[in-house]
Amino acid sequence: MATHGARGRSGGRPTLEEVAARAGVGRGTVSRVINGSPRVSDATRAAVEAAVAELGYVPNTAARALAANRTDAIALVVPEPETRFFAEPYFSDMLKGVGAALADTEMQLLLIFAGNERERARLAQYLAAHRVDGVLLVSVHADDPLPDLLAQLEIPAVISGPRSSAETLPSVDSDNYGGARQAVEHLLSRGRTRVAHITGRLDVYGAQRRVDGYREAMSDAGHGVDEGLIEAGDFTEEGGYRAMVALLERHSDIDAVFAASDVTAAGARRALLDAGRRIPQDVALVGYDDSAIARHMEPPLTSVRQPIEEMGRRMIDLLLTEVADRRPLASRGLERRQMVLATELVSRSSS
Amino acid sequence: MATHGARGRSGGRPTLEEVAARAGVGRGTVSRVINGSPRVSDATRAAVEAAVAELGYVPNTAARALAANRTDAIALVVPEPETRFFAEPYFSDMLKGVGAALADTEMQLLLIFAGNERERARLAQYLAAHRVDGVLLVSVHADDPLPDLLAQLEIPAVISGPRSSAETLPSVDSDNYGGARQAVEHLLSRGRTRVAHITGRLDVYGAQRRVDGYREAMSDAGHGVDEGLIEAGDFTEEGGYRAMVALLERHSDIDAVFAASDVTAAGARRALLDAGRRIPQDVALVGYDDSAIARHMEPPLTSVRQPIEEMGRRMIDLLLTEVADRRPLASRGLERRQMVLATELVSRSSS
DNA sequence: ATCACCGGTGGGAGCGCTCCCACACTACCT
DNA sequence: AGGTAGTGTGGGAGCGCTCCCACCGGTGAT
Repeated sequence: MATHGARGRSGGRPTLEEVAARAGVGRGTVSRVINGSPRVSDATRAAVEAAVAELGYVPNTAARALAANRTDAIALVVPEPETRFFAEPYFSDMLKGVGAALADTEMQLLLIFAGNERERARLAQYLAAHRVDGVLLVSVHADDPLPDLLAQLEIPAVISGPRSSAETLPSVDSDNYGGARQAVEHLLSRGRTRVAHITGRLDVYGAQRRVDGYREAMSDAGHGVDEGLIEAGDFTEEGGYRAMVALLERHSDIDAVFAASDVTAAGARRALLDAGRRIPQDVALVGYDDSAIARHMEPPLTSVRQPIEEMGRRMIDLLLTEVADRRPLASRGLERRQMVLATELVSRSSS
Repeated sequence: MATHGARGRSGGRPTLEEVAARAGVGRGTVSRVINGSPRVSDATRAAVEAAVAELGYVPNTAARALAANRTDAIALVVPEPETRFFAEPYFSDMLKGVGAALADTEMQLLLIFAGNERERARLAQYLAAHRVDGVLLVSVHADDPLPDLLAQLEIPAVISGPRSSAETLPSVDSDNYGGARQAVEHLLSRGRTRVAHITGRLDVYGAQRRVDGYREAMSDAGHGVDEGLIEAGDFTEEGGYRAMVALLERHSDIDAVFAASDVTAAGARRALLDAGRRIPQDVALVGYDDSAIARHMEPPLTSVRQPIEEMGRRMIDLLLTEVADRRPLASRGLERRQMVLATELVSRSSS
């Protein structure tokens, strides 16, 4: 495993040609074996595989990419907006799923940041150069031009979190609507009646769906939907704080809060404590994401967990199918290309 | 910016050849312009640049890689041990620095997971195929064979956190020794005298340095070093809990704890509360990393912040120099290739 | 016996670039 | 006048692969 046998001249890595010579076959045959073509006799295949092993042959990706016009690479594009988006477990968990799914393939993963204009211009170049076979899009805003660019360049892409109910790209999402319902129903089942909701950024489709879930859970339970119990947040702690202050001002009888994210819940918590409310005795609190913050909050925060790792895996599956089909847009069967994964309520002492 | 001018036949992307034809020059000249060679007259350069702009030419990376035998890509290898290592802000912050530094270059970033044996084998293949020009190594254990493999393959690499004081690879690290001193001196300056230390995994060099810092800060302050005040942890919450329990058992008069990580501090906190100690009234607590946990802990945790984003940036600088020099190992000047960055104490109410 | 066919194979062409040698053409020295 | 650099340029060779056409020999149908 350490030193290899004979090499080409000058210590370079062995080439297809050398493997062919060693195995006593032609270049084409070795190529067929390497690529798993069925049109090779068993004897020949064995000979070639032996030669490959002896020489420690590893295909040259650049040559392959050039000849075959594919790159065997996909890009994960991180818009990474203003904030340190991916300090969130959301990102790392997804990466874990992506990594796991990718481990089964020959694909490599490129991480591309598209936070500012400069990076976006660079990304556009990348894509124009078709340096990747497919693209994974995470946390894309409704008005982002990226998806259109990808469509135009005919590069397969999968989006996590559709931009709207009319999303045209294949997508993987968790059940925001259902997750919100779970949270609210949980609070109601604990005897709470005045349940408020602090939303996420409403230009994010998933945040809207959570509001929908909140609304319908409330009305289905026979509580009318009091619009005054809904206050817009923006997924930040500061936003959560402000929203909670506003809510308490309007309705001092709130006995439960469903926040659209754990960070938002952290802000709400501060506002509640500042107002002298106890959690959960006076006001129960539920967050969303089940991030590290939730576990370490005082009291530990009940939260809705999304199967993010699973989402990452599914995104890769979808994307690889897409890449294999090479029918980026026109492809039929979009019905099966939008998946929604179930969420799970993690109950802790804040509710 | 939308549609391009004339293209090659069949709608493919324009090639060097086509740009050359358009500009009325030879292939070589276009190549020179693209690569910023000075051996081109101003007039010719302008003509070529115009042609490039008109055609929307973007170099084909695969062809370039094949011809020039370089990839313009570097890999960030994530050992990702047992735990979700990179859910820590450590990882994301570093990534941010890496991304920022990379944005100024043509290099692309590959993310490679090497968590299990299968992934490591795949990584070895990658490296053997020289699919990257350089490697960024984060959180490598002392006995990891990866650095040796890289040295053998003569692939430039930079490591974050040297494996020992005799580290041979270029490295970027924060001042673990100094950071620990800061923490301990801070506690002592607050009038604490019985300062305990819960260590990190002692097979991690940085953890050892923190112990050194603790020891010397204590003895420099005239307190002897009571080995009974040091208890081994492993960077986990559970380890922190156990260590704290052990410490309290030995010394009930402990009035301060310096934990080797925030997560460890979280464990220690639980143990302290379980034992009926108040933070900070009875026992002051200081962590390390200044992660999200620190801010959201109750009470908020004083912690030592490492300039991780900066570290990411420096690692890239170092690596690119290394790659440019193409003198991976033998290169002189290792003195200047190991950098240590200062830490900063973030004081909160836990101390 | 003749022919079409097919599994299996070898190897030419060519992917788009960089490298480098050769060739102007211009100074500038003897 | 002949040499000798030096600057700018064109284009051949070749990087290591995949694609595909040609070919070989063995079957089964005619």
